[in-house]
Amino acid sequence: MLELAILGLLKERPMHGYELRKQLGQKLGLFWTVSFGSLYPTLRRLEKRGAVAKLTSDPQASRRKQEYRITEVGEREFIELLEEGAGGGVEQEKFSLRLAFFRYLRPEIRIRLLERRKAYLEDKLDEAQRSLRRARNIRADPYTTSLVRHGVATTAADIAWLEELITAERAALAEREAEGDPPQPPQPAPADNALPTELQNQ
Amino acid sequence: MLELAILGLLKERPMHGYELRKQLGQKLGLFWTVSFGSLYPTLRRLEKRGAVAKLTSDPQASRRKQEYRITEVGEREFIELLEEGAGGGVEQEKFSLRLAFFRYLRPEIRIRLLERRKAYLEDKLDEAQRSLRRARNIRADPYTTSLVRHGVATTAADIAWLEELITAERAALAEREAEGDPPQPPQPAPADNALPTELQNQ
DNA sequence: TTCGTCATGTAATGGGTTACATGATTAC
DNA sequence: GTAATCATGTAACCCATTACATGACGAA
Repeated sequence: MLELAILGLLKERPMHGYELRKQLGQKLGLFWTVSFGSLYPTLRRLEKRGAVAKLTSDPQASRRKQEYRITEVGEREFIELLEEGAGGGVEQEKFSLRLAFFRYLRPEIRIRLLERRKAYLEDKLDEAQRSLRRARNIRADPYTTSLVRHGVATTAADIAWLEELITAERAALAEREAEGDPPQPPQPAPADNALPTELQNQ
Repeated sequence: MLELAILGLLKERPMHGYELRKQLGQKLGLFWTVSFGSLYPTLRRLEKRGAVAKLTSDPQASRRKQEYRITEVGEREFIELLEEGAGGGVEQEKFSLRLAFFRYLRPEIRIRLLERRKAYLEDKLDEAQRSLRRARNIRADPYTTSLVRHGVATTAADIAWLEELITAERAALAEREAEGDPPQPPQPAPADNALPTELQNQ
């Protein structure tokens, strides 16, 4: 999780730990604030593994500002973590993190991840609705019931949102194929405009 | 977290570990599945602390079906955990868990917790909206932007829901005071009907 | 008699947190 | 010169997980 986030941020440009922490809170759709006690050890672990490397060639200023960059190894690890074989990582936060790096994935993979998340939410929705029917029979706690009811609405909205994303993605894919383009290179450059226009101002 | 859930469930009736696990998934508005590796050690910790106690007076059947009940000490700990001094536990899951045990709290406390959660979400909403304005200036990643936009909508809906709960709670409180009732006993019995009718079928 | 599920547990590990400690740099 | 914030790190802990192991009981 943290590793993926760090690698993804370092992919854009080299940074030092302190800066990474700030970026985590902002760039990736807010939500997250990591503690230093988590950040620095992770950074070191990644370095030892060879996924990131110190930028500073000069060993002068004792300690201050250790800039890191992502390595070749790190790039590969990043993609692996992002694509994540074996259905892991459909939960809210993990999925949001992935979405923040979607531009680095091929459209087919993007669609696969979106569908997987959708399926997961549909399961949850199902369970919630069953729970709601159950609650109607036995006289259940009204607070819990209200919570589940609200949860159903939220989940339904989430699913609708995912469907929009999937539709946009498919449209972009179909368009590209109609133009007879090759199956799309693994990394479509710094992105931004290489993305479905439906997304840009919705 | 787990401790609160266990104590809350044992408050209704004695149970053994395996059963607790199933209840966690159902009674508390779905969401949660604890692993045994977490459940049993927690149960033992609670026992050692005197918050729960084995029900079985007969030490016959070697191991099978260890039923636990909540003790006096446990009851007090439960309320403490639920009210949680010092603004902790406003996050989604913790709040949901609390809500599932709201019936054990005095209306004033309920309102306080609801307001606290609302304030937290308003902060988040604010931050998200600022992030969105920022994204309009710099050309931000469309996926992240879409995520934040969706997050704003979700959070707004959450706040609206909380406001409904607060309104219902205040109405019930005002009604009770108009009838000249005493400030309400700490635990209003097994509840269900002692609750604001606005909640019952919304 | 074998399979499913009920039932309890331990050990290793994961992935983060808080609290603490240190010190450089910048802004007033 | 002093306060804020930039910057890095360690140690102890928390709360959960997975994987593993054991075994009873009921139903086909």
